[in-house]
Amino acid sequence: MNAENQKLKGMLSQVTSNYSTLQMHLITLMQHQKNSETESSLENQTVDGKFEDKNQENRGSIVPRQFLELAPGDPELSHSSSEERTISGSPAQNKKMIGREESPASEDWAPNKAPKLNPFKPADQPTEATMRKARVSVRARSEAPMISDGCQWRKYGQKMAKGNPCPRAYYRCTMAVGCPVRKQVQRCAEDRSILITTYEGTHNHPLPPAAMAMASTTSAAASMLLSGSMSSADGLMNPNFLARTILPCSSNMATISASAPFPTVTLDLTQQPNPLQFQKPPPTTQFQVPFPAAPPPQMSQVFGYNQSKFSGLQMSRDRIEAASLPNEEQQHPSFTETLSAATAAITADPNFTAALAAAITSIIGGSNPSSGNNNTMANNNSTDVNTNSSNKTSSFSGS
DNA sequence: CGTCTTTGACCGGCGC
DNA sequence: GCGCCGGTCAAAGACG
Repeated sequence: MNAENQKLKGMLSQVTSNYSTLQMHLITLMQHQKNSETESSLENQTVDGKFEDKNQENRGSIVPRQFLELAPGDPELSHSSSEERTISGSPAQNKKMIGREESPASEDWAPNKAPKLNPFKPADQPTEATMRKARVSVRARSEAPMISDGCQWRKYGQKMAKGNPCPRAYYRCTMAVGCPVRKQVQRCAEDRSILITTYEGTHNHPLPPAAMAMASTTSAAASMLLSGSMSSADGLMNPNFLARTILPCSSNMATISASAPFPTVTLDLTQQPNPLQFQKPPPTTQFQVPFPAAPPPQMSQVFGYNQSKFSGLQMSRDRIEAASLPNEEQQHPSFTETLSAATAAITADPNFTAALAAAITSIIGGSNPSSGNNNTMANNNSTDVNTNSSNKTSSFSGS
């Protein structure tokens, strides 16, 4: 995993350098354009061609991100790079970001201070509600009344749920005042040895290492889910992603239900491998993920996971099944280890990473570019991003 | 005495 | 409008 992590870091560094080089060329060309005072679409096309050519030649050059934002009023610049637009944030994307009161991947996991700099707007409330309703459910075998996930919880209610003789307990996080995270704990009606824990919301405080596995899992899963529930209805999907969704996989699986009442991701840590479930063709109604052609490279660092044996992901609008976890994880790992492995497996998959990158990028809108990756970026001596982000980032990188 | 759990009441959404 | 249901509140009790 370390080797793979290093490999990924190297790849990321290369991509980042390429990106920086492109930005530098863009700035240079923009200056040339201003000097020549002549603009035409033909010239723009030539500019694009030069990008790719010189990209291979100037791989090591670095352009500070500040340069990228020196021309905010220049429409040519803002429209010439979809990635740049994603990072700096379009108004619509910013609206999504600042509307998140408790988004799964913000603040403590991938801190983004932008919302605090932008007051909430009434129009943001629907998105906020959507984010809050996203849930991540974890099924695990446990005789204990509640699994230990590293957080402190206070029980605030218990109800008898319909169709289940076992009561459902309601907990809220007490690690920080006002933390919006809540969870429900209930035993499975069919198999009472299975404990179903459903998480909702995002912690507004730093998490101890023991809680990172669960936190990152819920973050990644919820983000992935929300990427579909929040996307437009055009039904577009990345063909590469879709093509890989039917590959056979190993053991544990994740199920995503984006249908009513709340979109929920279920991480099932109780099941044995079942390759047959991946042989069915992908459904015609896809789970809609707003993929860009190339996701921002820093997104993989946001989650900081190593490559694993995750090999397939299957999605539909109402149901997504994803296999994960290599077989060696099935001995008797602790719950945290199992969860961490599941998280790593899901998030390490390039397909998932791409989906997640697109999803979170669309959610956070880049109002604060690539929050959560400045640690690794610093390791790569890259300075083109995160000049304004906070320091409490990437704390779960490599965990 | 402070914190936490228990548990009935309350509220809002939803279907009929 | 009514009832059902899920979720939350808050008073009362338990506990250390």
